[in-house]
Amino acid sequence: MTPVNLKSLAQALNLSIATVSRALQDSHEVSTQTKERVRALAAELNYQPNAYASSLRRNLSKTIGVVIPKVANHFFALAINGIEEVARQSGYHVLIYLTHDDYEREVSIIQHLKGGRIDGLLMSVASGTEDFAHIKSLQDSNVPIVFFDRVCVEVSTAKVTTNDYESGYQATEHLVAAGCEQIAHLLISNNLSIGRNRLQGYLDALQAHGRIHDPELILQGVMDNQQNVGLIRELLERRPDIDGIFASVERLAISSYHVCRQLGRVIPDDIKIIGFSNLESASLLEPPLTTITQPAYEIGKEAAKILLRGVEKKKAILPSQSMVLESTLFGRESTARV
Amino acid sequence: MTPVNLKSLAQALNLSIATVSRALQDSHEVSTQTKERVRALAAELNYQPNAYASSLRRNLSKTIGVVIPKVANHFFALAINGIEEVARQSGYHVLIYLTHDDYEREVSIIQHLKGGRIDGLLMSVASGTEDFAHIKSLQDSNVPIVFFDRVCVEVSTAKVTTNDYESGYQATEHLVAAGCEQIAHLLISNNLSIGRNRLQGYLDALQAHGRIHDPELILQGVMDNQQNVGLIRELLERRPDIDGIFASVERLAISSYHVCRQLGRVIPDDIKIIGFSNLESASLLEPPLTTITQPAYEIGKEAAKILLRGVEKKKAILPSQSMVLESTLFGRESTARV
DNA sequence: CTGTTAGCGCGTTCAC
DNA sequence: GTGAACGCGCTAACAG
Repeated sequence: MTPVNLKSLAQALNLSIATVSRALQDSHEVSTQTKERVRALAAELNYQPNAYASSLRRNLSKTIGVVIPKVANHFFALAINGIEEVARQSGYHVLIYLTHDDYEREVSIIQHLKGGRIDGLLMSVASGTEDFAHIKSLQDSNVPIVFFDRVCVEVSTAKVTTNDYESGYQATEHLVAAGCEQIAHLLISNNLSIGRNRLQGYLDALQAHGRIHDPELILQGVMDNQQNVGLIRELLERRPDIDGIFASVERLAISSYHVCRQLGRVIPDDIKIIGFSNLESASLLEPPLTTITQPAYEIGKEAAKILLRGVEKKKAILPSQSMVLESTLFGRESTARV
Repeated sequence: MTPVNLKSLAQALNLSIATVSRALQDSHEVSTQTKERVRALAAELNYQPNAYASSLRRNLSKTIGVVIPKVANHFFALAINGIEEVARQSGYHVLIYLTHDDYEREVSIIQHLKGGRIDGLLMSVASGTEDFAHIKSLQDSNVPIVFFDRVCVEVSTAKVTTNDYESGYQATEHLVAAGCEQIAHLLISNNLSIGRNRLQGYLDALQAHGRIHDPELILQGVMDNQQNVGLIRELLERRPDIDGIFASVERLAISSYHVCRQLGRVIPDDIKIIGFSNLESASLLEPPLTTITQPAYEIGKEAAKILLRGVEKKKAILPSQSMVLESTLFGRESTARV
């Protein structure tokens, strides 16, 4: 089977490669008539330009990368939908990479991305990442980056986040208002910006309501969820006075719910739980889990838009283009924009 | 800033481009000494080969495509994890495309993929797809394809599925054994192989237990979930004798749960629900939702393995390489391999 | 062991 | 309006 490329098209039409190329790009300097001829044959033979040859020549790949911890998490799943949507509309392709929250893997991925494979990168950093040289180095090789959700404050570029501090504050206030005396806070990693902000909201809300800060009530989870269940269980057994839990991530909220059931603690009479989550089924739980829900799909879309704008203009993306979207609190009796 | 490519490396080292290229590929025909020199400089300058130039030359992109309906569904999210894992281990990149179950979009995506961008494709067809010319045409341009979950029987290649018929049968038997008299079946599209197989399992199980087939009990859902809720509600109101629901997909199971609550039907006393789902939180519902869970992560891994094996060997992938994995039934009191 | 040469398919000069 | 020629960065065949 003969390959269908510019050369073969040109031969079949008795034209030069250059003319065919121009015709397909709708160049002004080619007669309408030949344009038609070329297009007709191209359509008939199902011609598709070789993406790599084109990328090589134009030094532009029409591809963006997405680096996230994992996708088996409703937030990222929804975000990808938004990203793909925007990318597709602009004719971009989407490469996906998972770090599994592993620093080494993140570095290796970023390293590979320096081969000109992508025109821009959307990223949510791994929870273990503390050194950002690899990210800066990618940026230095002219690959624009936009962070979303788990941002990296040390790198100067646009970031799309939610109002983590405010929602952490409000989540805590929600529990205080519901009468909780001892509110535990569960987070996954405290070198993650989102974790820090939510924690700070928690701390400030407690202080604002005259509670003294009890470090024992703050539990940092680990990667393995089975272990987290154990840790939460220990905490609740050691401190039976805990009557409120604010979970900073979905998994910990679900695990808390689970542990409370195991221990026979009645929700919400004995203990109240509120957690960040994008799980639709959370509202089906009985009692429903009170959640802080991030607009994941919109975050993906906005991040992609900012990135593509920067890519097309070939201009550096500035921190001033950052966006903060609002989370929503879905409670048993209330739904509120945070 | 001077570009760091083979040429610049060669100049700096007083070597030819070819030698540098060979050295970096650890070719046998280059002295250990020069290899060292080359590698040292490459590492220092952070050289990364241009992926597109390489792909163009070798006619090989080290990239696979994944085309799925959407990712905001636990099954596909988990499958992607498996795919990415296998791909990464073999040095492959993963391009992702979402069809949103839209035929036109699927055709357009497949069309674009013919530009040599990918070495192979993993695919779960859109529920609206009835014509497979676009898929066959891609296959004709030498792009190996492996289907997973939502396969396309008309195309000759390997398929990775779960035992849909058997689990549909068992799910139905589960409800029969639990004493249900009128069992409704909810499915999303009956031109999808998985839907058909699950439905057939349902029908055969009913027949085996001497039940007469009542077409009114079979409800075909639509794309919009809000509408599905309405449809399910109507069905349950029209047929209050329904005391069992077997939902073929996650969303319909969740929606059923929702509607039953709205209508004040008590689960599982009045009505029992069983559904295909990969939602971990399903077990937290009270009462827990009985689910048939597909090994999504493994399906992704196996499909990717078969595809990459074919890609590396540059040989056509045969239907005989297909795999059928087993789903698991998670019930209130039992957990069983189907 | 190393260098020279010739493309991969495409887009862009520069001629005519 | 069209064609010839060059080069993007890299790999592979052929010399020496």
